[in-house]
Amino acid sequence: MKNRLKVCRAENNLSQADLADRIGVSRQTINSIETSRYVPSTILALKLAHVFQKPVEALFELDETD
Amino acid sequence: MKNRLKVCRAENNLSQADLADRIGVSRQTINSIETSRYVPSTILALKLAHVFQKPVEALFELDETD
DNA sequence: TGCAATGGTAAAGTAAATTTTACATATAGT
DNA sequence: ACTATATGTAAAATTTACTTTACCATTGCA
Repeated sequence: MKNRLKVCRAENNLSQADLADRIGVSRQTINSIETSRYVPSTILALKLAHVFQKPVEALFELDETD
Repeated sequence: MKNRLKVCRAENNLSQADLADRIGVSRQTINSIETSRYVPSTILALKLAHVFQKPVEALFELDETD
């Protein structure tokens, strides 16, 4: 699964730590999602989409491996 | 988190087993998501959204507990 | 009445998400 | 040169997702 978190963070001028605080997870969780070390839960995806005011599909996209 | 899976299945006339087959998970996984026994991964949410041709937000919605 | 399909759920096991702590690196500002 | 900030990552621990097997109840149909 691809993600656009890093770009969205840049657009909103948020650090990984900022974003983590906003949605109540650790900084490493954000980093791990960004670097595709693991796939977030749907709750996290919805929270991230809410922060960036975009649909989940604008943040996460299935790829061939999924 | 609330979900509208059962209704969407009904609209598309799919059994839990049908839907499970379509996205490559067990029937119990679908049942457990529907009955909120656990929160699916973002990959599953995207796959479900794809099957029903709806945005993730039309299938899953954050509630107060999230 | 018997049977197939559907849905709910439980237990045990495996895989994966998430936290905490910790360390390393790069960069920018003082 | 020092400090602060941001990022990447690793290991261990804990929690949760997901699979497999299995059983029960309901409904509709032969």
